Amino acid sequence: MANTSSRMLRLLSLLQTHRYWTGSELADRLDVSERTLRRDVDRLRELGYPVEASRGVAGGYQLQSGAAMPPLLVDDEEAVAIAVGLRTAAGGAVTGIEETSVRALAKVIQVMPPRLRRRLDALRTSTVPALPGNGPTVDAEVLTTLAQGCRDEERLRFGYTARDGARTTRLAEPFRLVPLGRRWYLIAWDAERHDWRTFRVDRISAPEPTGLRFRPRDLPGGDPVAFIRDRLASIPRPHQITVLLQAPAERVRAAVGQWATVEELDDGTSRLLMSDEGFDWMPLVLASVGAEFEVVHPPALRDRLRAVGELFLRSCGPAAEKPA
Amino acid sequence: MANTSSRMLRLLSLLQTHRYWTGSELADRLDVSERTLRRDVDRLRELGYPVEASRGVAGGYQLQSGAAMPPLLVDDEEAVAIAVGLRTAAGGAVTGIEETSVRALAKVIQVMPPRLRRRLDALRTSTVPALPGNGPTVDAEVLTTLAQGCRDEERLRFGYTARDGARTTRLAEPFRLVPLGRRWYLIAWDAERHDWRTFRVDRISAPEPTGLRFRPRDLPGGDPVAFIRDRLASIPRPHQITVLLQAPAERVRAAVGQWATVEELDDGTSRLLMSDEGFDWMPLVLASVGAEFEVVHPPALRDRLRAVGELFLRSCGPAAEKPA
DNA sequence: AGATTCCGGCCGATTTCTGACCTGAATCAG
DNA sequence: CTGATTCAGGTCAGAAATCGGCCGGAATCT
Repeated sequence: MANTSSRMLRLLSLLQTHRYWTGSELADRLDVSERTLRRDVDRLRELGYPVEASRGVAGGYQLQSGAAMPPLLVDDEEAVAIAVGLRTAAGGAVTGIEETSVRALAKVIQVMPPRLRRRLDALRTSTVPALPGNGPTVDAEVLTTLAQGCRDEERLRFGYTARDGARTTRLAEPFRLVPLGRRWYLIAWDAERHDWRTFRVDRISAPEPTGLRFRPRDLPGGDPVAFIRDRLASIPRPHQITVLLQAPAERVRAAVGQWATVEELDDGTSRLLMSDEGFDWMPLVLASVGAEFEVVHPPALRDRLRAVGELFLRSCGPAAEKPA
Repeated sequence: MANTSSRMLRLLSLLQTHRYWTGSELADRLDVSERTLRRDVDRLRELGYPVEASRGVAGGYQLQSGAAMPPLLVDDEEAVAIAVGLRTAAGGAVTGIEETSVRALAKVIQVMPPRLRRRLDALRTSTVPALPGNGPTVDAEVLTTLAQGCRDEERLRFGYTARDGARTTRLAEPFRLVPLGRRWYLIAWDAERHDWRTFRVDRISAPEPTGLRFRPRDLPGGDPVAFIRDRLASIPRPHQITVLLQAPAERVRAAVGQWATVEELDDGTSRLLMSDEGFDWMPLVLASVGAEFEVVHPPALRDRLRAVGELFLRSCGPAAEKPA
């Protein structure tokens, strides 16, 4: 415990929690002479973590941003917050960083003390409900287990519910986890069927590491995303949402955010394209745009919206009576 | 660079990225003899980071979860992912951990290399739009600056737009950042008005640290949350949403998630209470519950829903024609 | 039985670390 | 301007640690 390495870590930790420390304070905390503290600070600087110092009566040391990320020394609560944040990010709250989030999450979870993992579980409430009623959500625990499997090159056993509802048990060598659209897919080499397969993560249940490690095989084609797209293309697309709106694309985009593509047709009308998963969510979008629209593609959506409209009129009373 | 401390960090880093390493691999990476590696592993164990080793042909070292969080060694992408995750969590995507998230975010941001901060900015798109069109969003940058100010006990200067629209410039000693409802509030001692004030964070603009440190004063009453509630109580509440639904509370709760309180009235009907900020969002909730309802409180909401209903019926064609 | 891999004691040469002491320099208050 | 505060860093000598090499042991899998 009286180690130099541990002292450096403690120093780094102190510098991360509080912005200004005087030399004597730090030396006191670390239980060394001030001279040694100065040397420790120097060491940190040599390691590339710039510790800025200001002199004078209100001076002190302060950790600044450097060229590389320093080791993050977080307390329990912060660790939980980080894990929760990564979990929601992995759920697709922000597009583009899902995969990295899962990787980071796997890393954090693995070294997290059990008691914190329990606290994290307690906050399960919002696994991935970026939007309410938005179809099947992915279980964060499943996701991290799969991610660990990919990273550690460890065979996994898991249950899988096929498209037709048939449940099977798989033994597979996980290769990569790919977020596509609003879904997660696992590419893996099925060790029993001796072939590459893609699995929808929300259909995977109870994945368990077997402890058996494997040497990763080469994925045909090499590109995981292309691989998935390929497989997906061979499956009949259920339906795609297409809606025309009497509003500038700008306004529509502001309402739907990132979850759909919006094209400007001509001044004042725009076309909204979206995967079928946003089905439940369309009432909000259309209501918040508030412009006349026309449902082009899924007739079911038109029926649904009409039903919603009828419900609203029915429930809001016969007619508007404006009070003077 | 040939330091022991740095080597320990690198070892920790290696152990965090990849689950299994053989002793020789690690020794090779760290450029030391295997004997020394064993000693390093021992050192880590002594520091409380349990490195488990398995013997035999497929053996190796592996970092396990211990009693405390080890320093997190993250690469660039992971750092960005963590920051993004914390940002959304701070935005209230998950209730209960907002404050911790901001604290952690401030910590991460501070040590984050500038180039990563830029990448983070590039992902600004989704600052805090947990839900689209959900009222004023909080700027994450403002939030972290304020958090740093509180932590570092540093005076801040910022612009503030009062409720009546008047813009002023403030010089204040930030005391605490409190998430309440779906909003953030800053408690600070206004250095020019010589009194405690609460500021709504979404009305604060361009906060800047002045570099002047202060000794924090005692907040009257002591409890920040109570302090804010107190101040808020003296301000007329705009309106509160109350809706009765012909559906069991269970179902309603599933649709609104955490953003409202739902009470079971009797079997089959429930009451939904929500702050006025969810105004734009009610169409989604009511549509996804799909049950008859009655808007009790804000007449404006009833009008709005009726308008939406009319819009939907108008836009979805005159009447449903079911194809056989 | 043999191969692989972790474990840890022992030793001696080398390096590093530490505290004490001291001179400098920047910064700020009065 | 002066004095107080605080960081900066040189030098020195004794203490402590680090390191690699060597070795016998033990667990694990084929």
